Order: sequence, then structure tokens, then C-alpha cells
Amino acid sequence: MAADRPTDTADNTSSDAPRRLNFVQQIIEDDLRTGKWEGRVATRFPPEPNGYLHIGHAKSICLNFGLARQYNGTCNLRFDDTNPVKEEQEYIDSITADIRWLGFEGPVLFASDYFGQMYTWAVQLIQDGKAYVCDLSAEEVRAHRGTLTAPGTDSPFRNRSVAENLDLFERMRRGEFPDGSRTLRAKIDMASPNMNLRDPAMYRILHAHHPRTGDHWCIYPMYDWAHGLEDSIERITHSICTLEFENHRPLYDWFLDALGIYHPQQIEFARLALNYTVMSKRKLLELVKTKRVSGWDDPRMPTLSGLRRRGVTPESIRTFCADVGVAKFNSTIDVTRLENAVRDDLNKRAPRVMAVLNPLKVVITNYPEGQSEELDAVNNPEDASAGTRRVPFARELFIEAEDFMEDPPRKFFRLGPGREVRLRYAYFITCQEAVKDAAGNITELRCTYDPATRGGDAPDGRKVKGTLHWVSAAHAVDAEVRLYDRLFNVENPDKVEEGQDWKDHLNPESLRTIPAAKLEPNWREAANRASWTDEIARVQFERQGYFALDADTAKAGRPVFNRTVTLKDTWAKIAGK
RNA sequence: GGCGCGCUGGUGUAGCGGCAGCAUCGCGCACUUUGAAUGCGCGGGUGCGGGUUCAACUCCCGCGCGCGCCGCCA
Repeated sequence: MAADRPTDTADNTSSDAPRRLNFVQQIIEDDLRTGKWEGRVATRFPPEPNGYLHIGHAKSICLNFGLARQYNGTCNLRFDDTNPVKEEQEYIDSITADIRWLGFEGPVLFASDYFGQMYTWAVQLIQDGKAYVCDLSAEEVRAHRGTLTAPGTDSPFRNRSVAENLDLFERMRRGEFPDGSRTLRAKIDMASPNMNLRDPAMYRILHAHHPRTGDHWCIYPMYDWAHGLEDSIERITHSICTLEFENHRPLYDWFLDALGIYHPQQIEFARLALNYTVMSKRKLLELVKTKRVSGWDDPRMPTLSGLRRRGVTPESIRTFCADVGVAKFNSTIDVTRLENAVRDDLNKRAPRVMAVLNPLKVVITNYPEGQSEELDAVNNPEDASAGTRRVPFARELFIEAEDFMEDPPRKFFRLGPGREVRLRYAYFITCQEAVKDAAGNITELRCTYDPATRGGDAPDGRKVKGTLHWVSAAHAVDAEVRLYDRLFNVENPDKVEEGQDWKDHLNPESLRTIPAAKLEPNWREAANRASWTDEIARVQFERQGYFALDADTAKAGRPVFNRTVTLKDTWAKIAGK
């Protein structure tokens, strides 16, 4: 099941086997069969540029762009920029870049380009007696709206004449009234059991500078009014959004029908939720603003830019989204599934390199001083075409401090006094002595090597339980390594108890920095043997995990690596017990 | 209160009347110059009560429980 599984599609259409369609695909195929849209499939991804994209958006992006790809249709990237007070050019730029990084492209459009058309349509509704200008304040509107159980009451301005409404609306547009003083409302039904239909606002007055339209407008359309129009203008066929818009669908339909214009079908699906993180833009923004993380692209963030910097590949995000599927009910996905998709991809593609994070010096006492040699190491056991490289070996080495125990427990396969292990691609060594300082800390190991085991095999067939990674001390390159862990130490940070704050569950150990890890000297050439669509260098540090070269490398004057994800570590589990 | 959705193994889900599958997680075994990867095995059908049917996890009805939404945000 490994080799032939498509790893780069956003859908689950495997060529063989009966295809299992998700419910959206079913709707589309039914429509294709009945010719509902003349065989067209047109979707859109409509982010509001008020924050960075996160893994939850990736699901929607993969769905919308994936559907278009699958059915030979189109998918527009449409910025839903209808609220200038929250939106910024920075977000427009990051969203565009993130989508391209994820591997999708399509026309880039802006809702703000339709403001003129929307205005014309609003006038039409007024003329038809289906919209009116209301002078109630926000609080008064709330009071008139009624409650969950009680119907609302009509606004005293509900029955203004068409002429007066037209005049007032025009003056709203011209900027004659202050923010919040009036709204244009749809005349629907103040007694509707669906609160969304109790004369919802279509336009509010906002004297705000818009990133694209500047100061041309001082009235801005509300989502419910605008969204269907945007879809209609773009002749979208399937307008896919998340579950919370289900109650808005009657409104979506009402506006389009009242106007008598092209009418796409709105379909709702469950957004992605992941444990051990938060996904709301509000909370992510707060983490950024309060400096709990270094920015939107902090590698601990669930943002696409954070995941990218962390080293996660776009391919693995796409397979993850395909694996997760599309359903009509909310559920929380275990992050381990994301991590797994990442390991799966990286295992096949990442070149192996040896790096010692927590160095312990080893002296090979029977290896000649001043001598060194080069040993062959394979770059990727999963990919023969990756070839081999030469790794220098000498008398003084570093191994991982955790790979030695003075008094090893039964199941510990690594080095201990008198024990023999293999140094990967090098020799068998036996520990003769652990040298300690005055405080009793082990400062150095004195070992002997068996020259006959060069390359790592014993001619006499002798076996060894453990294989350690290592680096020649004289040849090692220092690197900064950033070890990341989950941002929160509880599964659901959104669920807070009385008197607690969601930020109380931030994991204090989500970042651990190692200033001077020891890398094998040819790490860069080794890493560059693989090519990545985003040109971020990624490697596996053998026995430890996958790491990505951070852009800070340039200013740090030494390589800086981010740990993307660890390797599975069954010893850690055993040791933890 | 309304609308919508769900209730299958530890978890997340698939099946659209007759075989319960996938992923993940856990455990075990094999193999192994990454305790990695890989391969194999083990771990389930009830939310409750009715009905339709030769046959229901799948269809229908009622109940229960859970979740989501109800801003001059999107």
C-alpha cells in the first residue's frame, strides 16, 4: 500500500477499486449527471485577509482546489475583503504565498471589486420594497431582535417609502452620516425562528480606509449580503463553506432569489480541528501580539507559514487533508496523524545525516593520533538513487550523551562499561573507561575499536545490539538546533475551567534551543542532494528526527535547524516506564 | 427556542439490507548497520425502544444523549 499510493493529490481518487466519494463529490457527480450546471464545476476559496492561513484552511483549500482539479473545473482565490477595519495587505500577501506553497493556483479576485455591483443590487432591493434604511442604533436593533424564544418587533423605520429609502441610502454612501448611525436592512421577517432572517443588516457605515478601494466607500456590505453576490458574479457552482453557515443558507438563498440572479448552491462541511493547538485567528493573533510565539510563522504555530518553517512539506499537508476526509459533523483530529503524514513523506525523501545534539567525547585509544579516514555512508536507505557520501572518522569523536549509561538497565542496547556497540558506517567500539570530573560527571569515554569491523560488519559474524550515530570531533560543524514540541500541554486548550485562561495551558517546553550541536561536516552537500518544491533544505538526523534549515542561518553565522518531528522512539517509551 | 449534524473498536471514520473495512493508537512477533523504516498478528457492531424485511450497523418512527450556530465579524 505504500508504493502506489498517490501522495500528491488532494482527493482520494485512487485509480483502481471502487471510488468512495465524499458527500460533496457525490453532489457534484449528481449535478454532472443531470446537467445542472451544464457540466461546469466552479469553486472558490474565500478567505478574509485578517490573519494568516492555518492548517484548518488547508483542508478547505485542498477541498476546493482539489475538486476543481478533479472535475476539470476552476477554483478562484477570492479575498472576502468586506471589513476594512480588520484587514491588511500583509495578510493578502501571506495568504497568496501560502496557497501557492501548498501547491495550488487559480485566479486571484477581490470581493471589493464588486462593491459597485453590490450597491446597484441593493438599490434594486430597495426599489422592490425588500430593503430599508434603519436608524436604530446597534443596541436598539438588538433589543428589537427578540430572543431565542420570543419573536422580534419591527423597526419603526421598516415602512419608510421607497423614495425616502433611496435618498437615505444614497446619502449613507456619500458619507453624510456617522459610523453606526444607520444601516440598510433586508425586509424579511422579524418573527422568523431563524434569527438570521430577522431583518439582517446588509450595509453598515464604516469610515475606514480600505487596503484596495481606499476611501472610495464608507459603507461596507455584510457577509450574508455580500457572499452570495460574489459567488453569483463569479458564476460559482458549488459554494463550499463550514458548518456554522448552515443557518445562513436561507439568507444566502433569499438574497439571490430576491434579486433573481444566478444562484450557486451552498454546501457546508465540518472544519478541521486538531488537538493540542488552537485554531481561531483571534487566539493565534493574541499569541503573536503577546509574544508568546515569535510571529505568525513561529514553527510551533498551526499556521501554514509556521508549518512551512517547521519543515513540514506541502505534500504531507495535502495527504493529511485527503486522509482526514470531508464530513458533515465536527470532530477533532489527533495531531499524531499530521505528524505521521509528515514522517511518511520525509522518510522517503529526506537525506540522512549524522548530528550529535548533546555531545559526549569519545577517545578511541587504539586509533593512531593525527590519523583520519573517510567512510562510506548511505544518504537514504529508502532511496538508492540518493547515493552515498564520505564521512570523516578520527581518534576523537562525539556521541550522544544519552547513548551511554554507566549502569545500564536490562533493555538498554547502547554503550556501557565493557560493552561493544557499532558506530554507524564505521567500527565496533568497546568502552574501556568512563572518565569523570571532580563532581562525578562523566566527561569522556575511553574506548577501543576493532579495525576488522571497518564499515560496520564483523568478519567473524559477531553481533552487536546497538548502533550509534557519531561525529568526528575535529571535523564537526557547530549548529544551532531548535527542538519544538506541541504548543499546549492539554488536548483541548479551548476548554478552560472556571477562573482559568486558555493561555494557562501553553507548554513551557515547546521550544528548547541547543546552541552547539555537532554536525558531520558535509551536511550541506548531503542535504542538497534532495530537491524540495519549496527549496527548504530538509534532512533526517539519524536516530533523532527530521530537521529543516531555518532562514535564520544567514544571520546566525552557523546553520540553524528546526526539528520538524521526531522519529518514533520506542526506547523513550520503555525508559519512561 | 429554532435549524442542522452525529451516536460503529482507545481515537477518528467507511459502508448507502445480507460479508465490518481503513487510518491512528496500544501490544506482540519477524527483519534490520537508524530501538527508524518495512512486514505480519491481536484488540469491535447496542445510545435506547419500536417497525419494515427471509435478512438491519445499514431503511422508517419515537425517545435519549452529544455537538455546532444564532454580532452594524467572516
